[in-house]
Amino acid sequence: MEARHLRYALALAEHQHFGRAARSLGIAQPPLSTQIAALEREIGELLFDRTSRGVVPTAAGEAFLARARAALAEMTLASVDAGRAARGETGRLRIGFTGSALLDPLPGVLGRFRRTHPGVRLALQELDSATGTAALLAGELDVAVGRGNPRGVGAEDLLTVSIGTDHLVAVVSVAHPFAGRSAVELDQLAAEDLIVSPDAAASYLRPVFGADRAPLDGATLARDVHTIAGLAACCAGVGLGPNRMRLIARTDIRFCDVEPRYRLPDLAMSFRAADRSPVLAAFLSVVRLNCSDVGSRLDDLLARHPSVVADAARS
Amino acid sequence: MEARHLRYALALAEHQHFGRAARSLGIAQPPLSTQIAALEREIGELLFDRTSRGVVPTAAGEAFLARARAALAEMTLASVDAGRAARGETGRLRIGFTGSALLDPLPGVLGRFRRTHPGVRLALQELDSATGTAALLAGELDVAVGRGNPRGVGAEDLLTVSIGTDHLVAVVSVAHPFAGRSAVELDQLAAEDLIVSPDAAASYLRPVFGADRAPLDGATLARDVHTIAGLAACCAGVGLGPNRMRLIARTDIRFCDVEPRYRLPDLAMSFRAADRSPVLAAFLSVVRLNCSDVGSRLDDLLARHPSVVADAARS
DNA sequence: TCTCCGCGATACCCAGGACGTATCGTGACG
DNA sequence: CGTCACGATACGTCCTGGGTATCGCGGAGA
Repeated sequence: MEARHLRYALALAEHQHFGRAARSLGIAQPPLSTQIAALEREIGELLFDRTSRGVVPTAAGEAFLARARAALAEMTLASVDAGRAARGETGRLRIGFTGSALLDPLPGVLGRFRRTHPGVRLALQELDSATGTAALLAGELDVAVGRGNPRGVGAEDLLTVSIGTDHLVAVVSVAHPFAGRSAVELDQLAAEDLIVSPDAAASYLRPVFGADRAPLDGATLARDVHTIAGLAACCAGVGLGPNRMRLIARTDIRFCDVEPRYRLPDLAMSFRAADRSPVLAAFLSVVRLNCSDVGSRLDDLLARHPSVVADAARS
Repeated sequence: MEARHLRYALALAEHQHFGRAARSLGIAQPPLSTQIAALEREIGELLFDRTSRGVVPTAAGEAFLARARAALAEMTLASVDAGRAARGETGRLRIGFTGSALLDPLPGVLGRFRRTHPGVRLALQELDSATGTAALLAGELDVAVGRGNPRGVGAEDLLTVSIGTDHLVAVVSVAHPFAGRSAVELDQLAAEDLIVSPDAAASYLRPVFGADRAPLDGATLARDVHTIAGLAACCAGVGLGPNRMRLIARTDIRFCDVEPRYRLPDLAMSFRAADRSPVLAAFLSVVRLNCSDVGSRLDDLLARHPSVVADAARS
C-alpha cells in the first residue's frame, strides 16, 4: 500500500464520483478506477459501493478512510517536525550551570530562548564547574556553565566561550564595620572570617592571598552565592564572590570592592565540539545575541546551521 | 512523499547502514541511496549523517522517523480496521425494542452479540412498536423489535422476522381470587378491572373482547410489563400480557392462562431492507443462531455477507 | 418497452521512474 | 601509503502508473 492509494481513496470519498475525484487529483478516471480496485484487492474488502450515479463508502471504507486521513496527517507532520527539529525548534536541552550564572547571563538568555523556542524542553541543573564538565563529557549534559575553562582529560573535546567577566567583591552585613565603605583592602580581609564557595576556595581564589593559606583554609564554605550573602547577613563573616553577586537585592547586606581589583576566571559556557544538535546551535545563537562578549568563535560554529541562526535572529 | 520513502528511512535508521538496510528491503544499495536523497530533497533537510562507517539519523531524522512509524502504523491499522468493519466487528448498532422483548429473546441475543462483537457500540432504547417503526424508517434506528409486523407508509422498505410467539396470560396479586388457578375464562376477565399496555389496548387486544369495549376502555394503562405486574401486585386489577411475562420473578404475583387461548402478534425484529451494514448482518446472524423460529428468510439476506456469517458462527 | 445518457470498468499503449549492475570518490585503518 | 569499506554516481532496463478509446450496465424519460 502506498500513500497514493490513501490520497486517491480520500478524494473519491470526498467527491463520491470517480470522474470528479480523478479530475481533482489531476489524473484521468480509468487510472483512478484501477488504483482503487488494486487497493481493495490488497485490503481484501470492498471500500466503496458503486451505484449507477456515483459511489459511496462501505462500512469498511469509512473505517479505512478515518485511518487514511490520520496516516496522511502523520506524513505531513513528519515533514513539518523534521523542519522544526532541524531549526532547533523542538527537542531537549540539558544545561548544567554554576549558581552565580543565574544572577546575570542565564535569566536573559534562558528567558529569550524559552520565548523563541517554546517547543524545546529545558532540563536545568545547578552544578559546580568540575561536575558540569564531567557530566558534559559523559553525555549527560548538552551545555555546562562554569567558572573558568574546563580542564582535565577530555576537555579538548569541548568548546568554550566566555559569557561574562567578574572581579572579586566582598559582601557584609549592614552591621559590619565595612558596610558603607565602597572598597576594602585585601590585607584587611585576611584578618576576617571569610565565606567563600568550595570552588573558589579550592582553586581560583588561592592566588589572591599568596602564601598565606590561613584565611581560605579556615573559611566558611557555601556553594551558592545566595547562601554566601545570607551567611554574611548573619554576621558569619565577610563573603567573597563575583561582582555579579551585587544583583542580590537584600537590604541587610552591603557590597564593597576589593582593592587591588582581582579579576576572577570568566563565566564560561561549554559544549561538546562534536555536538551537531540544532537545538544546541539555536541556543548558542541566542547566547550570541544576548551576550556581547562571546567573541567571533561562535560565528564559525553556527555557520554549520544557517537555518537555525536565521530562525533565532528572526524572533 | 510515498509510503516507500518512510519504509526505506525506517530500515536505514534501524540498520544504520545503506547496504544492510537495502538487503533487508530486498533491493540493492544504490536505489536506496537515491530514494533517501530524494526524500531529503523533498523534506528540505538532511535526515541522516553519513560517516565513513555507516549512517546515523540527525535530529531532523529522529523527528521524522517518529512520525513515519506512526504513519505506517496508521496504514496497517487502516487495513485491519477495514477488515473488522467489513466483518461487522466494529461500528454502532441502534436498537429500539418493546419492553417484553427484554424478558426473553434480547438478553440471550444481546449477551451473545456483546461477547462475540465487543467492538460494536450498542445503543439501546425502549420504544413502543409504532415509534420504533417510525424511527427505523427515519434512519434513527438500525433494528426495531416490536409486536406484530410494521404497518403504515414505508413499511414495505423494511424486512421483518419473527423472534418469538406469545399467547395472552393474566397476572394477579397472590391475594386475588384468581391466584392459584392455572387458567381463567375470558368472560370472567370482562368483569374485572384490567391492566394492559397502551399498545395492546389500542390494537391487538381489541378482538379479544369482541363488541364489548368497556373492559379495555376502562382499563388501567401501563407501558411496561413490569409495571403491569407491579400494579397487579398492588391489587389494582388483573394484568393482561404476553406469556413471556411469566419470567418476571415476583413472589407477590401469580399467573393464569386465559381460556380460550388467544395468540398475540409475534415479537418481530425489523430492519431496513436496503441496509447493507455488516454490523447489522453480524447482529442478524447472531439472532439466527439464538432464535430457532426466525425462518430461512435471514439466510438469504446473510448470503450478502459471507465473511460476517462465518465470523459470527466461529464465536 | 425502447432509447438515451451517464457512470464505472476494461483494453491497450506509452512514458517516467524505480531498480539493478558497474564504477567512482573518500574517509578509516593497518 | 596502500587497502578496504561505505556511500554516491552513471546508465541501462523493466515495471507500472497514467492516458486514450471503448465497453457494459443501470436508470430515466419518451
